[in-house]
Amino acid sequence: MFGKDLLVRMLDRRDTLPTDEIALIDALPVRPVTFGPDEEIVREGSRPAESCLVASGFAVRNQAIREGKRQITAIHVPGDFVDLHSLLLKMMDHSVSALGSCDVVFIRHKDLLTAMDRSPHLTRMFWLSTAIDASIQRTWITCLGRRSAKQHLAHIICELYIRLEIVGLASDQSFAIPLTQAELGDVLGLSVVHVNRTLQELRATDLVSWKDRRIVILDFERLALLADFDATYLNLFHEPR
Amino acid sequence: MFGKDLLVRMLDRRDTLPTDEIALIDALPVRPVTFGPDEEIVREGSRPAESCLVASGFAVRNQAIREGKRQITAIHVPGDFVDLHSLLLKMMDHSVSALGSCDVVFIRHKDLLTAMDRSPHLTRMFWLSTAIDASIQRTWITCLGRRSAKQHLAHIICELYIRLEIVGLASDQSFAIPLTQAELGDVLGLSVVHVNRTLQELRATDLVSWKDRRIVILDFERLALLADFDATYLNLFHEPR
DNA sequence: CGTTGGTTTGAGCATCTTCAACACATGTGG
DNA sequence: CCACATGTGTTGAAGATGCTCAAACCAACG
Repeated sequence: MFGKDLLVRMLDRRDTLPTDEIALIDALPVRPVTFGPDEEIVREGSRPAESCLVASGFAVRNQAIREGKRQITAIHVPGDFVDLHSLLLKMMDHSVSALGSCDVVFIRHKDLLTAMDRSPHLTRMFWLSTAIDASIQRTWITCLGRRSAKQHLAHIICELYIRLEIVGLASDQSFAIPLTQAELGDVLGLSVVHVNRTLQELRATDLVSWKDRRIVILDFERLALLADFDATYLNLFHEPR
Repeated sequence: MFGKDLLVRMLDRRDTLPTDEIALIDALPVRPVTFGPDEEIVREGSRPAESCLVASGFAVRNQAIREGKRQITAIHVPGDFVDLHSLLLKMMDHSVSALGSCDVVFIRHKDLLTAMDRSPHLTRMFWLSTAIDASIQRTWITCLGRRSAKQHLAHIICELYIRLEIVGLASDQSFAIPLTQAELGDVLGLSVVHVNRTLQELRATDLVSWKDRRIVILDFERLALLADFDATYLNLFHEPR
């Protein structure tokens, strides 16, 4: 297991993975590590020789800026190949850290390259995983630039629900995520105070409940309508790539 | 030519392209098309069978939202493989349009796949090009979320200068770009009025001049300091990938 | 039982938006 | 050549959105 099953599930949702490619993934040697809340998984400025995959829990990408401020540029759920792009980019321009307790497995670039040499299609599936990340990032840009705080918050809740559902971690309009309001502020580009007030607005209109690190979507349709949420960017189509 | 020379230059800045890979790129059949200002190059919701490369001029990615608002999620300069990711993502969740007059060439996915089958390293170089785009997008997220309008504007000017310099379209702290203040607002997530006032602040402190579609950076060092600009995310390192 | 991390509230202020008008250059048709 | 429309840049004023600071609240935990 070690999260590789979830990776397969995530990719198989988009295109059938032939058994020989699943075998290649299964055969990849892993180095599992557990990180505690807020611990750094990959350091900014480092040059990793391996990429990491989330097995359980959540990881975030941080871009630190002056005066202790930071922006979270991605939230990664189990099955996500967090820093697969370090295979190509070499130098990390941001850090990756755990959100709550997080199990990850590290896979050497060398081994990834060997597996990809055997299968051009597997290469494309890995590339696809980074392309979906990029697609999500474009949507985040639009949320940050042109949507209100309330819409943005609603949008991210819809997105997380769908992404978690794919890997079996969300159902019945509900999922668990250890995200504090301060961290949510770093995702939305807002202050803690404003996150709190925006959250209250969503609660007041009976759209979501958010308690004890568990989010319940009370009315997905209305929430998606408010957020102007369209799941196209998550690429939930199963087709040859 | 047809912009492929610039693509090679852009990639060769990051890793030496062996002559056989350059030959593979040269041999790719192209379909050149010229687009007028604001014309749509790739339509949202379409399923392209080819990807496009900017040969001259500029292209932007648009994400349209309700009530005629839009967000520009990327600015592409000559040599950029704008929608290479459609090779994997299939369905376009955003559109690409010309900024001013723009020459692009379309390259069939089929031909790209054939070329990549011959060279895993070339595949990685194309993948790298999308990974750099993603890296830029992460930085835009941080600019939108955590930097002031003034810093953000300064940041994008620094970025454009460096990216254009790589392909030989900027020198002496100056470059041309046909960007109106309204379009700049769609990049920065600001209203036209505020763009205008922010631009005036930069002019008032003698950091940049912006007239007749030409930007002159009067003091790069001070501008970069203000913007908190660090070029790491542009991956200007030449190394084996 | 006090400490700690997270949430909530109020008040004043800064940033940015909207609306409305004007300035200025370019291009068009009469 | 003038009259007029169009696109872009600029300005002022009022109002909305979101920030900062400061304090209180609350549950979990040693």
